[in-house]
Amino acid sequence: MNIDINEIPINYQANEVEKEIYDLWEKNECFKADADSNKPHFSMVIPPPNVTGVLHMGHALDGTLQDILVRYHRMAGFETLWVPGTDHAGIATQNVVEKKLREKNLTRFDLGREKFVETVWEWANEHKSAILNQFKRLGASFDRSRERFTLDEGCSNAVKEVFVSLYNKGLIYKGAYIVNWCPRCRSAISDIETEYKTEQGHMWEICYPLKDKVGAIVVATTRPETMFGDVAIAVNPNDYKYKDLVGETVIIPLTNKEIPIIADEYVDSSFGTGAVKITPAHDPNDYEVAKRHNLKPVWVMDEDAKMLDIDVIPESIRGLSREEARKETVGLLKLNNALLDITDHEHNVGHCQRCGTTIEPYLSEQWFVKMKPLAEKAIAAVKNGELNFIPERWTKIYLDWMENVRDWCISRQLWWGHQIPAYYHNETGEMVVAKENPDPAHYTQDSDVLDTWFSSGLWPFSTMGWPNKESKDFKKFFPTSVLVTGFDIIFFWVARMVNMSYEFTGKSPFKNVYIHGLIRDEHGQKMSKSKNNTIDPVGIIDKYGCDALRYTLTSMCTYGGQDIKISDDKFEYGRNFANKIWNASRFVMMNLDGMDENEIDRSSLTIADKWILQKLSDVTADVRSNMENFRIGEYANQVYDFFWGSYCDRYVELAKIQLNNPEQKLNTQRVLWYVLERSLRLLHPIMPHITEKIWQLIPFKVYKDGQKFLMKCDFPTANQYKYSTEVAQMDKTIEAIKAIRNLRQSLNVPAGSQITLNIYGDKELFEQTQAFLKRMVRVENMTISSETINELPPQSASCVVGDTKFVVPLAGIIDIEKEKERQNKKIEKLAKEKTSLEGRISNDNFVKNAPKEVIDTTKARIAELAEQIEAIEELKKSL
RNA sequence: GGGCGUUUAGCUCAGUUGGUAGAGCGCUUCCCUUACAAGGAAGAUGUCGGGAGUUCGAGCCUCUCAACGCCCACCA
Repeated sequence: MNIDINEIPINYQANEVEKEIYDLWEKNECFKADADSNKPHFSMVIPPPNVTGVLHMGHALDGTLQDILVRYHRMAGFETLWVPGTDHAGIATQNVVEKKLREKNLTRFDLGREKFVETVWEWANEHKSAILNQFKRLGASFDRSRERFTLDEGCSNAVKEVFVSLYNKGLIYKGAYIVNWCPRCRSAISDIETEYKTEQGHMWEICYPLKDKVGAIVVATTRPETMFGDVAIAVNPNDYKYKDLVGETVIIPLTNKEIPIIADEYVDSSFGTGAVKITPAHDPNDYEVAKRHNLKPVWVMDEDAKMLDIDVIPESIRGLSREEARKETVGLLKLNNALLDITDHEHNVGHCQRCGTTIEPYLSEQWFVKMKPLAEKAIAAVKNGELNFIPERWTKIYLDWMENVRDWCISRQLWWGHQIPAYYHNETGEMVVAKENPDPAHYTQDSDVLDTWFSSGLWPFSTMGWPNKESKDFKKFFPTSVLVTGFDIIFFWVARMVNMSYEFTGKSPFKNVYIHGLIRDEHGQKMSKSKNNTIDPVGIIDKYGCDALRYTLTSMCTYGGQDIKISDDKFEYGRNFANKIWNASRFVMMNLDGMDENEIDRSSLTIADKWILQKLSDVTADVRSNMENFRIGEYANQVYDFFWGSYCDRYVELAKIQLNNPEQKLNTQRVLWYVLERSLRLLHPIMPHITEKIWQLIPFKVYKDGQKFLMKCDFPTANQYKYSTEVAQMDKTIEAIKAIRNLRQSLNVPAGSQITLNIYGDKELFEQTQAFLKRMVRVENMTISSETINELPPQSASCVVGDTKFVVPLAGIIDIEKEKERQNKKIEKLAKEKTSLEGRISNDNFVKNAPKEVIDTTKARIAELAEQIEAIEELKKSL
């Protein structure tokens, strides 16, 4: 073993190491999956980030958790594939490019469709690799050779295949319906892309005069500007107030248009005035009412939400925006004494998820997917266990949505995306839905594109080569094993993938959906650019290192998937841990001199050796079980506790003593290395770079299974040790060490001064561990006796651990009062516990009902406490 | 209107089947002990949101109240 420790810096240099190690993996194609492998498969597809996106903390968390799963399963013996890729992100990307154009005072219409799409492609290609390269900085071990894009040839082909098939099955239809219209995007958006916000508005009461009778009917509305599109006034059929008015005709104020008063169950007679204006072209409920009464809709706004230039609208209002039109309408109504009342009214208003613009419910011709038939299998999937949500509570959310799902508006009036494969005959208008244009000379393709989630809904199988069912990847890696994502896209994405996958492959696209929390800032606010509270993961990586980022994020993940609040300094936690790993490894490396390649000699293990081996085995078993159950945060914390708390703080310190013993040295080296090496494997999925780097530093590494890379080594399995006795003994020794250190510190025994320790009690054990005691508490002389002692020699301090008393003569140092105080405090503490336990044991019902083990442990503990208290009391007396 | 989540140490949060509370940061004291001061050692700190119930025993189960947050629905 020849390692020049001087070459290894004291502080872990994350940035240098991480780049070097990632390059090493890439160069050696370590992430490449083999579709011909005989090993069982583990596969995942990345939730494709927006092609023009920038890595944010959400990606960092999502990517880290995926990479942990991938690396774990790769080590655990699975043929593992993680497919990377990006999403063309229809509206989002188009918006970005349009914004760029606006800077040049251009709109997409100035460029025309073809040129515009070309510009977006350029933009996308330019940014395409950027975000995945940022994922590389996270250490993502995805297979770049299989990188995909939702708008690439394969995905586009899958989209066409699916669209045509659904259309032929009658599951896609075209029709005129009220949709959520974003006048800024100039497109329809789906229900779930509409976000409702409570807004303070007004309720206007407008008087509609009767045509043939004296009087009027008063209607309450929040949107007076739509009154020109009214086609009726509706009242509840059972409303006695209006019984006589049903069938009458009223005149829309400011116009001379006549509309009927109709009766419809939809109207709630207790709300407002009990009379509702019906505007079918601009309100979803009104549209339904109008349909029932065969009333033709009247549009009053165009696609930009500007008032139309039509006769029924007063001239001064034509061409105005919605907002201006409202003001103007209200003004005119006032002038004409048609406005009865204005009240404040809080109501929910829909906004475009992408740009925040107020949504206009708008009647237009769109394409829809019939969801009910698709939902059936998706509902069955979770009920029969083919699909699981982790944590389980998301199952209910998913089911509620699926069971009440409404048809999905999939057409978007955008240019960037998959153009709908429907073709219209230029003369007859006849429509053909097909993968290719039947006759480009005579047919023109539908100008709409598909909702971006349509193509991402196919992602788990379109990336595997589907619709080619002979594709090796599809056969080997589909269905995928786990999908990792945040709860915010369960409806947008997860649900759609399940729908589509069942319809086209007959299978659930993944076995498990692991839902993690969202990243928030330190105040619990969602991170957003507009709030200026984002933390840039790349900045964190630069400052603290990638493994530090990964460790901190992982350790904060709870099984329940709570949101995670972070601030910059939280990453010190991970960085410090990385440095601890680094330095513990340095220590081991500088002490491997003379070690051989033989296995640990089990026959000459010390108590300390057995203690750490048993703990390693236990933590290994726990880690495996936690990984199987998606308790990834717990896994992180357990390895941390083991490595830092048991290995570094205890075993390494004990090993230093053993290394000085020529008889123990070699085997201690073996144990030190063995435990470190296993720890590196345990840690690798979370902290891949540092662990791989250390592995690469040690020429010794190949002796186990000949793996060149740690990331390809087997994940450890628990051993079958039976060292519980030694663990208890070592724990007792550690407790003694702590008690004596406590004594030293509270009596202000100077660090330099040597002390003598007299031990009375468990001679057998403390003879074995005396070297540890001596060194760990800096004892000069030590006596060990199996006798007991009840009276202290003059000027001595003492402590009791289990059945053993430790006496330290401290002539000239000890402050008797202080020692008394210390002993009293200790007694008080023990007595408190004893009283509590005695209370329990004296309760007949407890004795009657509690399990025997509990009663026995309680009794034993009371006896132990009593003994200790007595022992301390005795010793205190002689102070 | 319906549903979900949260409430535990000064701060941020863990706490898997009910057995009497933990971590990190911060704080106090000591230590640059030949892996690590991004460190080591020893400590202090909690009527586990309020109330009631089940139980021998509740942070954990039931009910209820409160506060905060989120999702879905959307009566003009």
